[in-house]
Formats: sequence, structure tokens, C-alpha cells
Amino acid sequence: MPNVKKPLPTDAELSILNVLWGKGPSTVRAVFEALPASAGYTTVLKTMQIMAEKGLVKRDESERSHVYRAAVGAEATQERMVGELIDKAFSGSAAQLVMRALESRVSSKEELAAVRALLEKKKGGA
Amino acid sequence: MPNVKKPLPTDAELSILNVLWGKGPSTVRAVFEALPASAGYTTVLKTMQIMAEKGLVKRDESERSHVYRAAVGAEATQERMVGELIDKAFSGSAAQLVMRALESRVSSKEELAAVRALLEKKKGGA
DNA sequence: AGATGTCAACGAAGACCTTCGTACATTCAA
DNA sequence: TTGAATGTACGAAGGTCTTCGTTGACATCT
Repeated sequence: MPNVKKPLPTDAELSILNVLWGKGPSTVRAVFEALPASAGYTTVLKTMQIMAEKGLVKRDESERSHVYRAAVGAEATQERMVGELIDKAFSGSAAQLVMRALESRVSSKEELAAVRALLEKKKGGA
Repeated sequence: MPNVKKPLPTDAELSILNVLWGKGPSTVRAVFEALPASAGYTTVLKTMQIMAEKGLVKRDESERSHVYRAAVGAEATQERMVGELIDKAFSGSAAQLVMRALESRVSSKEELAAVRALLEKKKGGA
């Protein structure tokens, strides 16, 4: 389906995608109001227009207030961004990145348990 | 000692830091030749000069060929970069990033074992 | 109808990054 | 001493990203 390679989102674009992923299809105003206190309305609008050009979001223009929805998945995007960081900063070693993240950031018991469970699954599985 | 906050390295800067971290203090030419096939010599030089201004590297000018060494640690830099990604793309959850990395990238038995060992240490420790 | 508010569109500015041409100094060899 | 090689320094171009002012269309309220 994705016949064209979509670029990774920039910082501003990612913060907008986070809103769309959380709230579903939204108008520019809704996104603008959901954002902490960042930029002005026209800045958000402009960024979303650029995102539409890039294919990161789809736009429904049937109403006067256009409705935008994410055109890239959260998981796929996270995966690509992590992969990029692994290649750039960890010589391609996912395990190194994982250990650096676990060492430097405290995680709750529940989160650590989830990671352990995933590791067990990988052990048993492939 | 780091009285000023050093910015995170850009992509080109990070590739240079990777060389310095691996080979130790080096001249521009040595770095240039260690880099895959990326940019021209003056591009590498310019980038390293900018890095010196930013405080990412230190420069020894006592010889005609200046010798540069990394002024930021590999681990600390990796830690900050991972942290930034966690905040931007994973709502601050390190565990989520870890799981995404483990799911999407194959790791060797040894690497997975190392991650498990780290988790056990965290379990027993704090 | 006229005033007011909301919206998309456009253009441009400012910051940063990457790239490289050019200039100038130094070293070394013929 | 002249010329080639090697080095730093400088400046500028081209790209991307973020930001926002302004404009014109449309809607709504009085």
C-alpha cells in the first residue's frame, strides 16, 4: 500500500502525530488545543499541511474545517525511529540500546515484568 | 566540570564522534579517512571546527596538524540520545522503547542473555 | 447589510546543518 | 628557490525546519 516511502516525522510533526494517534482524526484547532503550549495556530496548520504533502497525514476537506488523520502507524513509526537511532548511535546493536535505556531510566515493576515476559517469549519462540 | 550544557551531536557530528571514540585522539585527516565515503576533507574539517566551538571535541593545536579528541563520553551521549527519543516518541516510557527495539530487531543469543542478566541485576538491586 | 470571528492558503524570515570552493600558511623535496 | 603537497581558516550556497504575519474566503450574529 505505501507505494512511496514516507519520511520520518520531524520533532514538530511527531508531536502532532502523537495527538492524532491519541485522539483520532481531528481538526487543526483540536490538535492546536491539545498541544501543550507550543506554537501558534498558524504554525500548527502549516506543519499539518506539510505533513499532508509528505503523506504523513490524510486530509478530509469535505467540511470547512478540514479533518486530519494519521497516515502512518504509531508502532511502525516508533520502530523506524528506534532503528535509525540504533544504526546511528549504537553501531547497529539493538541490545546495546536496550541496555543503555534500562540502565539510565528507571522503570516500574510492571514495565520491567513486561520486558521480561517479552524476553521469555523470544527465548521459547524463534 | 561541564559548566556549559553541550548540545547533542547532529548526524554528521555523531559519525565523527564515533571515529574519535573508536580510535582515540586523531587528526582531521585520520577521521576523514576512517569515514566510509561520506563528505570531502574540508567538510569534515569544518564540522570538527564547529564541534570544537560547541564543546563536543577538544583541539590540541601544538602541532601543525591539530589533534582532536572527544570531549563528551560515548555512554553519556548515547544515554541522552535515547532519553530524548523516549520522551519524544514513547511518552517517556523507556520500557516501551525497549520492547519496540526487541520486537523489531533480531538480536543474538548472547545479546539477549546480556539483557536478561541486566534485568536480573535490577530485580535484585534497587 | 455590516461587523466579527474562524478558517485555509501563502509567503517569507530566521535558525541550523551540510557541503564545498577558495585563500593563505607551512613544509618538503627537487 | 620554486613547486607540490598538506594543513587551517573563511565564507557562502543550498537544504530543511519552525515560526508567524497577512490575506482572502466563508460563516454567523445583530
